[in-house]
Amino acid sequence: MDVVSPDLNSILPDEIMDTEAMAMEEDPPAETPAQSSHSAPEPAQVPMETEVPEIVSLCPATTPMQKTEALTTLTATDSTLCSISAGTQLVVTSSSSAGPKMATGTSAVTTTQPSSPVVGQSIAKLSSPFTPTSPANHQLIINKVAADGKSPGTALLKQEGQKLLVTGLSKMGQPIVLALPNTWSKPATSQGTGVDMKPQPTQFKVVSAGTKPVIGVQAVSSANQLLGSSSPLQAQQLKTVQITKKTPVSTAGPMITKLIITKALNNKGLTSQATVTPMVTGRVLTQSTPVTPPRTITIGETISTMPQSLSSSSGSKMAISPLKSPSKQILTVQQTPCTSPAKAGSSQSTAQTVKPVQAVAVGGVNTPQFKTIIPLATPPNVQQIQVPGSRFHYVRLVTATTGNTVQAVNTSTTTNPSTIQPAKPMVMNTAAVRMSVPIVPAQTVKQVVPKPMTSAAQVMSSSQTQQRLIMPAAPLPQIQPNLTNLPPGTVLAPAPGSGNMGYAVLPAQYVTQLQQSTFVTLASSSGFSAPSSIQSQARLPLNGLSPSETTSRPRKPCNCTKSQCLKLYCDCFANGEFCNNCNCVNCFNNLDHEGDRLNPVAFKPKIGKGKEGESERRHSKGCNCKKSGCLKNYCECYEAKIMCSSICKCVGCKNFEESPERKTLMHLADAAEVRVQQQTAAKTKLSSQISDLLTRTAPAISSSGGKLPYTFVTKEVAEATCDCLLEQARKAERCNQPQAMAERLILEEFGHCLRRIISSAAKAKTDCSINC
DNA sequence: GAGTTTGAAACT
DNA sequence: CAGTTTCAAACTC
Repeated sequence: MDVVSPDLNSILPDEIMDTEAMAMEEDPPAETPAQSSHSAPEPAQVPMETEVPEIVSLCPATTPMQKTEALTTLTATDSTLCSISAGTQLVVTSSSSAGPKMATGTSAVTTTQPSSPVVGQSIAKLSSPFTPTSPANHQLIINKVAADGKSPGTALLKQEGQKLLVTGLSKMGQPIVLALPNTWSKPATSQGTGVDMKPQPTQFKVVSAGTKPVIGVQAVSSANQLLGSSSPLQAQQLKTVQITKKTPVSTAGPMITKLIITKALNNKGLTSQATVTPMVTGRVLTQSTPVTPPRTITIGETISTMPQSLSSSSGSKMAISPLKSPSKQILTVQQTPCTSPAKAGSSQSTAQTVKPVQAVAVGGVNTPQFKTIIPLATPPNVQQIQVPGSRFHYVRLVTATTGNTVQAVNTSTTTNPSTIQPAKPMVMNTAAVRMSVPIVPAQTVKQVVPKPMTSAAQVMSSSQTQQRLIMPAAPLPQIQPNLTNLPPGTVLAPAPGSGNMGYAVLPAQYVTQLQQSTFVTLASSSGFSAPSSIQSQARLPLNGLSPSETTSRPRKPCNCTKSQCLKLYCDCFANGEFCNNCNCVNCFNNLDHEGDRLNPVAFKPKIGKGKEGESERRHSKGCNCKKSGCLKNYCECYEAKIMCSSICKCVGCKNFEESPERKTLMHLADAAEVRVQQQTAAKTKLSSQISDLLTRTAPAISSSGGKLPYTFVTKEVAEATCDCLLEQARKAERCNQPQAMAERLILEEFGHCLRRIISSAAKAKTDCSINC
């Protein structure tokens, strides 16, 4: 059985099979890895984009439904093909067999050419039957396959922005983070690293050759579908630009990291303009020391799709978004330091621990630059996977056991157990994450038995106890919905005979909670360095909304009664989410009725990119308000915090740039927000002060300081003191003492009581010091 | 919380 | 495409 039948190419959606772009752009032979300037044909008109600002996307400037293929290394003997979202399939292949040509103990790094052994192997692997014993070099392929409905399983995939976040492990346990921009479509200008940024549908492959510490990231033109073909020629057909990095250093073993991008992504939906120039491509942002080298290679370009001076001074309606500029695409790859590709072949690299690093890529031409911070500090046991079209982040919970020779979670070689690191995240974030997903309390995960897999189903050969991301090993329509529509908190139990591994698929919102609480119990390895990683990730600006805007607005539960939550009336359904903790009646928006949830149109984002000359964000259809003046949440434009555009059919619209009403509302809203922030800050400060006070006043007994514990003034002590004082008052009264004398007696008694309290405290302190 | 208003979605 | 109905959220009281 083949991993993917060759005919899958024929059913690839346009977003993937952007043959137009591909035709325009002849695949450069691998001999020109660093080739950069391929102008992709740019659509005259930009289609409405997905939900706005996508931070990171694999596919450049593609339409919201950009198809992305990611190939990452995984576990040895793992072969998995998994359809992740509409038209997206994850193909995970990996084998423990070392690449024959890469197998030398010392890494000879090779600047891999498309026809080079590495690529050839990769292709061979892909074409090879999808079996656990596949000789493939630890490869994980995320292959996007048809979303046109021809592939039954892919029909479910939501077309809203590609949200693909793939985490994998390099063999060396090095976290590799790939964040490919959504708008990354411009002909890449290879800079230094020689990354070819070609706008085309792509497969991204992160290849780790068997025992060789070679990690390759390849973007393979979808036209050159590797799957189903074993011909080495295809390798040559790849437009490949490779970044071969080798970390000179350690004895642990040579480490070569190659970034191969053979084809840029689909440029559909790209609003590339003549004035737009590619921004940064293949730039190495940071390089660290060889010892702990978090290396960040940013491959990305920020393309200005819109003139920024669109705001008209006239009173006419202008679709100018008052919001922040959407983020631009960024590809960030953490790698081990590499002195130079030329030296790569001779130096050795070590298994390196990548420190949590924030890769900040700032780019942009003609537009305000938008910074995207991609936190890389993910607990080694958590691998994040974001499924395109899905608004959930999925994480793989890995019980990594260092030292094991065969680590399913570790890519690359199995020959050197000592080099195996706990699971490190490799993240491919391909699209915006809708931050409006409800941050619900951690709930008990539901144990379900995964649907039976076909012969192509993944095979986990490891006998270790691991929790791993479940990935269909074949384009299994019946499994795909599970991946794309799994409700939050779903845990897929291992199938019978698959060992004692568990499969956990969790929305990202649970990750933080897991990190803070239960996750600790799930993770066996140390290295919880950055609980903020995922949180930070969640802070990535999405949909044009600031992190605070997105995170602070969890989705409200719906109250649908008649629509069965299967129509766009249902906000949950409209956002591609399962109903969770809703008040709906007769809800079908759940896993049990996933078949009924098929409604590709439903998931078409309402907010997308506008045409040239208009705001970058606008309603795809325009509103039709008549009475609200588009200044209430009835208006979808206003609700989305965007201004009405020319396509709106609203009457009496006041939601435009120069509208005084809108300005007033915005001003009020800002003022309210400021108040909220101030209140929050005040509360925080007060809480901090209280905490500090308690800390300082609490158990001073054990301390060497002279403070006495306030806890000595217990209720009983206070009552006794009061009794004493009252008694003095009564005594003065009985003796007909004047009030002044009575007060004096009371005060003296109070002083006496106080001295006794202090004395008792001091005595207790002394006793404690002696006894302790 | 009930009732009203509103506009998108669905339907014809 | 236009008009109508249905629906659920937003809003008001």
